[in-house]
Amino acid sequence: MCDYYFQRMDEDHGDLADVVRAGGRSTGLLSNADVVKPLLGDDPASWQQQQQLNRDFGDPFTYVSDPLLNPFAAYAGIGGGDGRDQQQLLAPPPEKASCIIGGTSLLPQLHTISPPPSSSRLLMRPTPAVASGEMMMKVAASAAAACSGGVQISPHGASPGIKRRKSQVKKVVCIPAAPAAVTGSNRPSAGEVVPSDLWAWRKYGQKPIKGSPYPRGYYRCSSSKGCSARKQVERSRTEPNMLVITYTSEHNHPWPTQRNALAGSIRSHLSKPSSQRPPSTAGPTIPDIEQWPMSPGLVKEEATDDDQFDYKPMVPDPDQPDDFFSDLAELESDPMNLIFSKGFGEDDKQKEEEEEVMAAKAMADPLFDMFDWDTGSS
DNA sequence: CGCCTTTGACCTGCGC
DNA sequence: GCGCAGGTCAAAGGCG
Ligand SMILES: [Zn+2]
Repeated sequence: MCDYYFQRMDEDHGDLADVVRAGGRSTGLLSNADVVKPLLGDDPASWQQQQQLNRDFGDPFTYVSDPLLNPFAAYAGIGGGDGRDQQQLLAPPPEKASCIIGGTSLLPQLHTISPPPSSSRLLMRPTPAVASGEMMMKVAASAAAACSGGVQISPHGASPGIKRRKSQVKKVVCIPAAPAAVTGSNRPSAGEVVPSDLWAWRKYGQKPIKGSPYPRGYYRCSSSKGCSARKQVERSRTEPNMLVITYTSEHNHPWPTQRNALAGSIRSHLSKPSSQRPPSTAGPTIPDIEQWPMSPGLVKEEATDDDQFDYKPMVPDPDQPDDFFSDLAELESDPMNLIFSKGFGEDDKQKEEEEEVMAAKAMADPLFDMFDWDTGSS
């Protein structure tokens, strides 16, 4: 099913439960315009432009090529978004399983399409490597939208009675997470298991959320000093297996080619030792590339007054070395292979996963093990 | 040594 | 204005 759920909302209120709920309540689908855009055709410029428009947060998964949307959209029937229940959105009933399958089968397509004809253009993007991921996200989103209105913009008044802070653009992503109970080592406060993202995040706070037994973690981008990108990670109350990541603000810098800057940042005290990382794929330059965050799922994008930012994340910094993109170019292929090799070749190593749940998820979500389940252990 | 997480205090938006 | 709840700060400690 759509593990990810993209939602665009107008405000942020209390818990994501609300968010989810809002999403479920099909207020207004992003109608074709935003999410389920019409096929842009093969005109690279065209779709690129589109994706630029879409560059919501400079998140890896944000950049998505629309052409993919259709294929996935075809798999409508995904995710029971029609239900106004979070539960449904997050964990669609079995019968919806078809969507899962659909998603899975689609991956190959992604693979195929991922390297757009205009690779050169791709290089212009900050996170070419992530492109595929974005696509998936988008796809998921579109799928969700198609079948459930997963992607939608909810105007004000989405959840009455809930406090909402000043509006801000937010993007909510729901991803499958190892069940807290099983994985989490059960540390109430620190049990969060967060799949790492390609960006470097530094946790700056955590708070218990009213209505949810799970705390919400606050992260800020640590790649760039001035970057205001932030994200909140929270476990769904009703679906402990689901992790809801809310992105706020976008990165004001290109995706870090290498993480040298964050020496200790991405701690590799990654929970799952083994199977996860084939030495071969993991490039020395991009140690964490394999921590690919995206896997198909529910993605919600929450927007507020203005979801448009002034700067373009993809615009290279003036001082950016000329070969910057070259690096990206290199990355382009690696991650791809990585991702797909992981995504599709997991059948074997997957077994090594100790939890059935994991296995199950992997089944449902081929990209599942692309996540780096990082135990938020302290 | 630098960066990260943890954690309680503080700040701020919002409803009453 | 008050209280609640979410969001952020910053000190303290840990890790590689
Ligand atoms: Zn950033």
